[in-house]
Amino acid sequence: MVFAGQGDPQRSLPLLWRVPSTASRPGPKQGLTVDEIVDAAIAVADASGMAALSMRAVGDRLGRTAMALYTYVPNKSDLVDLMYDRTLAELPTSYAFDGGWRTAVTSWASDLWEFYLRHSWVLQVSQARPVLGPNEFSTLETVAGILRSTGLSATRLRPVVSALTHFVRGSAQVVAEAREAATATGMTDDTWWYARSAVLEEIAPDFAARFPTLVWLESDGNSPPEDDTPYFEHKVRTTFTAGLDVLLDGVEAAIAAEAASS
Amino acid sequence: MVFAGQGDPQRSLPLLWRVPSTASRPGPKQGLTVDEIVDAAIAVADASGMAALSMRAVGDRLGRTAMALYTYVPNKSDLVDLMYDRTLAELPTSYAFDGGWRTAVTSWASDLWEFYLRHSWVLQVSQARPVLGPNEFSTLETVAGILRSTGLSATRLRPVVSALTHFVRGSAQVVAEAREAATATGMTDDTWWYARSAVLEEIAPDFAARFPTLVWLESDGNSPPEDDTPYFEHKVRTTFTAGLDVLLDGVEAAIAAEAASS
DNA sequence: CCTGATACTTTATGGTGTAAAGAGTCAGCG
DNA sequence: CGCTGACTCTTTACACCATAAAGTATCAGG
Repeated sequence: MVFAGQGDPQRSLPLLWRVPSTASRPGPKQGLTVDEIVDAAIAVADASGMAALSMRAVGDRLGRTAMALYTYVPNKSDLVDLMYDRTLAELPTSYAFDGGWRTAVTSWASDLWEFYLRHSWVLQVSQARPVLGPNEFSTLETVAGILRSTGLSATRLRPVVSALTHFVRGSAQVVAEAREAATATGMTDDTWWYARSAVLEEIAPDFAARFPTLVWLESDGNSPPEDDTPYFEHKVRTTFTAGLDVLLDGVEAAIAAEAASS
Repeated sequence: MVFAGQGDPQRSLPLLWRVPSTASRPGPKQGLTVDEIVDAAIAVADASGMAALSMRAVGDRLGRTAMALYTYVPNKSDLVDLMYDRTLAELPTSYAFDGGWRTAVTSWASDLWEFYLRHSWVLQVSQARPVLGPNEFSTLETVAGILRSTGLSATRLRPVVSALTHFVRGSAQVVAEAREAATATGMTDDTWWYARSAVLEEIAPDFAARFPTLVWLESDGNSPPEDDTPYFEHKVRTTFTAGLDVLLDGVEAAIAAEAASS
């Protein structure tokens, strides 16, 4: 986990909100811009993951040393903040309501899912002290805006947003980690599982007796992937869509309760 | 994120399942046991977080060098696996059904929540290639067992378990990260937020116009904490309980659909 | 033209996981 | 009994990390 929002707010927040610095300063001209550095850092993280994101790696990509970056950005944590907020700009900020709130939320969730898989390092940025950048607020405003149209009160809406966010994030994280593990170990999930289950059968011959529900759960109703998606990813994807529906049924109930209580 | 399940299954799985190694071997006696090492590692992680967990730190606690541990455990990743599964043993494996499945699931979720906060480093162990230890399976069996009693089919049950797990995990993670950030920076959340919001108002004076839903969401219906829990934690806690109810309403709908379709 | 702030590099510090090599210990065999 | 070789544990070493500190070159304002 990489911590965010650690820096001096007087310095990092203006960076995030791109408040232009007016002062004309002596000394050599800066050869780079903050955005160039942030883009390079995003490129590194996209290509090789958060673990490979080092000041050296970013500097190398720009023909500078690691230390050169410190004249643009206070420290690595603030750089991650900037990467995070810049990347979030990719997400749509409005959704059509033609099909009602439910389809709007579903496509929001699907967009977020794909976003997380496109930039899986984002999942490693801590949420506790959020990056208070403009795009962070924008994305929150977007979901909250859709759901507000259902007539839910603020008290009922907050947990809904929270549940939705955690669910999308958690589901995407599983896939992201699986992919990272696959490239890191050079082993697909299927071969990984195969090697494990063989040893497992040997070591825990009473498995079926000890964990009957798990065996039942696994044995039943698994549809194979239609395209060439790895089996594991396909399973998570299916579970994600179905789980989202369960959650939205819950939201439906909340809306009904709201209507009844007002 | 710390990756799990990376090791050679022939070596790490027997360790996890505590298959006794019978061979009597030459050379000096081992002065430690795997369990002692795992316990020391858990103590380090509990006290100082996953970031502070190093082979040197664990060795120091046992009066050994870092390298000495490698005769017990193949590598750090496998040590984390062992820590993970050993810690999971703390969780209850059965729940009373007196109040029906819903109260059982609620207290399961609450136990899991508290477990995550007690050992927040657990949240940084990757789920993609699960630690295939006995306790990992046990905890899964427990929830799945409760929910199976509702008559849900495997296809409908899988996404429910997934949604519940992700939600508890995600909610707990926010609190855990907040606490870690607080001790790391020596700054409570409240002072952190205060410092930020002051700068934010200055930098983004049009905030209310740009993010009306967020402002509405924040301004409405926040109950203050009764005890001395930090305000931020209290808010997450409240949202967690309410969100769980929304989710369980969704499960209720799934049960009804199951009954209708069979 | 000088002064001093700035951009960038070089070097250094204290940390990480773990490979490799060395020192001491002891079970089993001749 | 004494050797052999496997074993435990330590020491050293390597390649990395973020970043502090110091040095060098550059340029705006006085």
